[in-house]
Amino acid sequence: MTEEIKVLIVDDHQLIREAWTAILQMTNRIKVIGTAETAEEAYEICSVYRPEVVLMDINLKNSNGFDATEKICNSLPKTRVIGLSLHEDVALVKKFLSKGAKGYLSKNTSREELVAAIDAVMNDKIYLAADIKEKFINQIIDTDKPAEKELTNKEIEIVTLISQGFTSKEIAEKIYISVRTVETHRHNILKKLNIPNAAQLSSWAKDKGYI
Amino acid sequence: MTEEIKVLIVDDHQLIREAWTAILQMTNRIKVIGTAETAEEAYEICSVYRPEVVLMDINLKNSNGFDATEKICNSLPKTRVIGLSLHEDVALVKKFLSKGAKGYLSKNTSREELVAAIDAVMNDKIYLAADIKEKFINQIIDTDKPAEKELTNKEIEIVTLISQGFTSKEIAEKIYISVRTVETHRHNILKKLNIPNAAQLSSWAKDKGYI
DNA sequence: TTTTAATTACGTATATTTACTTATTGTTTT
DNA sequence: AAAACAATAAGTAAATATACGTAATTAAAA
Repeated sequence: MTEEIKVLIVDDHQLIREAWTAILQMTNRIKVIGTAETAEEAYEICSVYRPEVVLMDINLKNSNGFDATEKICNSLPKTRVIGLSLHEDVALVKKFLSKGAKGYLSKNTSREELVAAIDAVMNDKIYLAADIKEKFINQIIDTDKPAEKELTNKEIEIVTLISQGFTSKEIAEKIYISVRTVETHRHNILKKLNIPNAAQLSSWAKDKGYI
Repeated sequence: MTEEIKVLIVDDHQLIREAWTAILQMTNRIKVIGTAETAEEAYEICSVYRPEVVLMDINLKNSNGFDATEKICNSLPKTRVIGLSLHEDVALVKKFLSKGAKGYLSKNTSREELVAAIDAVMNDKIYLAADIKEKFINQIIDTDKPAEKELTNKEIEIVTLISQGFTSKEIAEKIYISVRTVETHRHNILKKLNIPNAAQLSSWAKDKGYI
């Protein structure tokens, strides 16, 4: 147990990377072997330096934390990826864990909890932040609101376009389907999510990290 | 110069507060006298402990960094407030500085720059992050796109409502004006910002921190 | 292999948004 | 006092979005 745990930090903001590094270095058992700015960079570093734990921000600007997580977990199964995000959304967390991640923390967690999470995944446990766990439980208890329906891939694609302000006609031209099809998807999406219009959908999509 | 600079950190995420504290404590001259989670708390601490510098996240969840900044700068003019935000938006920075802030940093800045900024404001200088400065200059150079027009208070109020997905009718009822007036405002807003529809407006408003 | 889910598409109807113009009132600036 | 701006309101017209129903094709699952 005297060996150091090798950690890689992935975030697209320099100040955050330095800050994470600083608070992890306070624990002697943990060694930050590097930081990455993008998903691609993260994968490169992982394949060379083989960190034991990766702290990954989901909201990477140009790339996307989900794909990077999937790639890392598939090709380097010994690497435990812990997600870190502002969004405490149950569906998002589920999706992230399904990609192979071993933990999920919100930015409301404390330094102690961050270290505890790293220890947990090192012992091959799944670690979820307390507030995330609570949301999972609440969702199970809330039988009033049925679990939010999952969107299909096509629907997600269209959600992001609608949310960016494209009209149905523009979307149809862009992805080569009929305007009527776009309208159908649009209708189904709003119905599934129980959202009344595009403006609110846009707000929702931003919260979920779809744009 | 041997005296410590007293700093207060304001952010609504615990992990960020701890991280900021950690990287500032690495510099001996700087002493983090406390952290605050909300705008109100920040003001309370300021009026009691009189920090010399306040590091303020603009995107506070429940309260709003602008009002807190204004209040602190007005009643405690010796306090230098430095803004920290993910949004590198020229208009937002201008607004923030007009409230009395002495500096503005994006989360892309390095630890060295953070310390440099604190030193600068301690010497009664205004400090802007390099990338923010660049955007200021670009805006001046870009004569093609004229500077983004400022919204009036009423327009901002309506922007936030539209962006949350309220229809014109709902907004009219909510703020006791005619539907036609809301529609006029709506039209003027989209024209001013050169934005084609409510969905994109919503996205814009989120980026600016209006919702 | 039958069933289910996802993607595609159209029809009809209503509601809402967007474009553009005009105009009154009150406030602030010059 | 005149000019400029902010907030209010309304008119017409066209474009889009939203509600709801139906249905064919394809891929995946049971």
